[in-house]
Amino acid sequence: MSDPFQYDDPLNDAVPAIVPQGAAPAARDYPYFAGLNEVQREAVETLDGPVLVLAGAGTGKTRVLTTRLAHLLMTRRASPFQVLAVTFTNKAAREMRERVGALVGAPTEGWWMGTFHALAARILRRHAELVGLKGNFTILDSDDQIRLIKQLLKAENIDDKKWPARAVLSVIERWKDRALTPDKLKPEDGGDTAGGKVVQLYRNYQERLRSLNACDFGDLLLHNITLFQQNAEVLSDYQTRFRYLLVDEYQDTNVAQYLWLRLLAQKHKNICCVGDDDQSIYGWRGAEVGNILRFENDFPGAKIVRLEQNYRSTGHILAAAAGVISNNQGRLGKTLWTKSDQGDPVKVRALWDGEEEARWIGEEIEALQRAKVPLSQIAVLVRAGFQTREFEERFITLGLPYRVVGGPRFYERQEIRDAMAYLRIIVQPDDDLAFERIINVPKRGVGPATIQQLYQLARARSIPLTEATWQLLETDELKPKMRVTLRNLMTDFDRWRTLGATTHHTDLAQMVLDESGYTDMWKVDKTPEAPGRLENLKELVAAMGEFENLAGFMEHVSLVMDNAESSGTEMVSVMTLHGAKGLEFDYVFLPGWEDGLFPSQRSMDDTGIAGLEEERRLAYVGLTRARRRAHVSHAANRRMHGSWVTAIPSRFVGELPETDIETDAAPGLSSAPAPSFGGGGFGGGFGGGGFGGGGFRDFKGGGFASRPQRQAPGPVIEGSAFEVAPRKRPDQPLRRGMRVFHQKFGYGTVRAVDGDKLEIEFEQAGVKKVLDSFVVPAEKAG
DNA sequence: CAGAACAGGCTTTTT
DNA sequence: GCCTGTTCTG
Repeated sequence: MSDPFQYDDPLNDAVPAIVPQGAAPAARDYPYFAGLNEVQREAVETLDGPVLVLAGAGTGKTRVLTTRLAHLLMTRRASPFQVLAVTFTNKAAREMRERVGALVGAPTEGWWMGTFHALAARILRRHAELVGLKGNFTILDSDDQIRLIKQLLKAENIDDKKWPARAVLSVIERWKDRALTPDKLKPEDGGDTAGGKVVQLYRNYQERLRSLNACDFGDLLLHNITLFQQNAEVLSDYQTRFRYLLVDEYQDTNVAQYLWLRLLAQKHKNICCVGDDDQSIYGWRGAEVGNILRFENDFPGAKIVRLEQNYRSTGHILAAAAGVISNNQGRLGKTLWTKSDQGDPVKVRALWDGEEEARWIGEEIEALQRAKVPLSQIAVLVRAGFQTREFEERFITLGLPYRVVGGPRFYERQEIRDAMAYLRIIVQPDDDLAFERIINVPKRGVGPATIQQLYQLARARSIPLTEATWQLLETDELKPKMRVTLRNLMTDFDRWRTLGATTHHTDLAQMVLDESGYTDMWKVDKTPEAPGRLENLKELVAAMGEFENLAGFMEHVSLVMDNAESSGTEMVSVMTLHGAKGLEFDYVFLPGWEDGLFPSQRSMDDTGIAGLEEERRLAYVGLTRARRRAHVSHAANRRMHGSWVTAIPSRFVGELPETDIETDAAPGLSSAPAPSFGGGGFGGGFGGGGFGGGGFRDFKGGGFASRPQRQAPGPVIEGSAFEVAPRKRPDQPLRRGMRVFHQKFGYGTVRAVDGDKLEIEFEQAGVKKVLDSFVVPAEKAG
């Protein structure tokens, strides 16, 4: 490991188990069993064989998971390095780490606890060569993915207006979720997306990733599966190692994750999955509720434990949630119960429009505030991100402290991605996407024309962009000014790379940001967000200190790092229902329960009944976040995308059991929910009727970009009127004396040949050094 | 090549 | 109604 950037991740087999020596005490003596109920205890103590813990909302799922893990270690069933504990979010992983660490009283470094992606990456780094990657492969962010797809679309002459890169990427990602590599697909499996060429695009995409020595998130899992399937010894090693597997949020696993788990669990078969089919809300992201529904078939002899005692909510809230969710088919079925009081009924409020709704919620929150309820115990949970705006505006007017949870992740910020791109090129010069990203950031006068030129050469020679740049610098292809600019940049990169061997990576990063002019770019910038960006850059550099090397840090940024948790100030939380999963608040506001908005029209259009049921689970998740009181509201009129829309109350409003709610309508409004027939009590024949209550239907036409669009088959024009496609190396070697044509310099005669470099006397431009890739024999140029 | 002016288009988003 | 991405002009 002489390479300072090499990712270093030793298996910690040498580390002794932390468990106490001597005979294990009797189970009942373990202090962590105190306070577990009978069923929870069963879930913790059933250590061998497959176990499915169906954990309803608020039933102590995390407690069971962490106690079980602690118990495995304390009874010395396994060393910490023989247990694989998987979560979906970094937050969940962190929480588990902290709680288990506290229970067993030991540091948890190096344990196999983490997200699917982080753990898969850890494995993949060690065996990258076996799937055609190098150990220092880059993990792409979504920006890179889109940019790559756009390039591929262009290369295939597909109109990216008609087939947006986003949509193509999403098709590819859904395949990856299902562990479908290109070789498992037939060309027609892509339907008519991207002119029927998606499968080809997928194949190109994967090829390109390999040549970039890069992976996307889906690949981390997929390459693991390939690795295991093609290398029996490697698989066997991990199967032997992981004597116990623990999986959180099993209802959210996709097929690839399921296959990964199944491969790993095969030997010892001690897999414990915890989840709740009623809280599966990520189907649109490839999650398969089927995984949890089929658990008993997949893992024969599985024991099923149902956690049904709810410790969170009041009776009315639980009953309301149960009433809604009971409308779903195909559930495993659980009956939540509680020892707590009935509490307040769920308040259902009808309002005139979104503004009034925000005003009303503001008032309610102020009333709670007067009653000394901490603002941190209040949340507004919306269906879609754009709904937060209304509340922000209102809360600002009221001077009510709030925070919008969720925004862009730390590493998704522009300045972080740019900074990371610089570092990526240092670690991995083959990273064309990173290079392209920062070649003109800060502005160096390198425009699309120059970049195109670099690409042309890189493709013709199958070399990375950095290499192509070096080669072009040897010639007269570039204008002198550009040559100086690029030479400086390239020399800088070489210097930084060399310095990396001797300089601490924190200092190196600071140096790169300063010397590249990147920091100055934001210092000079007068937009209001510039100071914040500089702040973020500082934070980025500061965060590096905790890592052993640059590669380890970069792994952290792309897989783990999330937004800094809010400060300690008391604030109301505003977030999406998706973002609220796993959280709880005393008082929860659920605005916008209108057909078309929630349930979302798009969801129902795209996936029909399944989509509707997922929306219903979302309603269930929302209601069960509340400990003391839940407020549901809906507006009769809502402004969406600029125009006004008449809305009818959500059908979910009607599914709330009457005995558990208290309805209250603003004057002249009714809370009659969306029936199968339109007309919820307020005027207007817009929206609604005829479409089974799709209130917003009229206004959403044409917004189905991700669905295969139907269109008349038309002639496909191959190629383009202009020669933009990369030219191949000349079929016949260019010789001295030959007359040639060059795009920029025109006609000329070859005076000398030096490998791929030519010296040509041009008729107009005089003597220039050019690369053979840029010239064609004159007779073919006509 | 870079800033300004316009047109289109839109859920949810753990990694 | 706002943000993105493209096209026009200096």
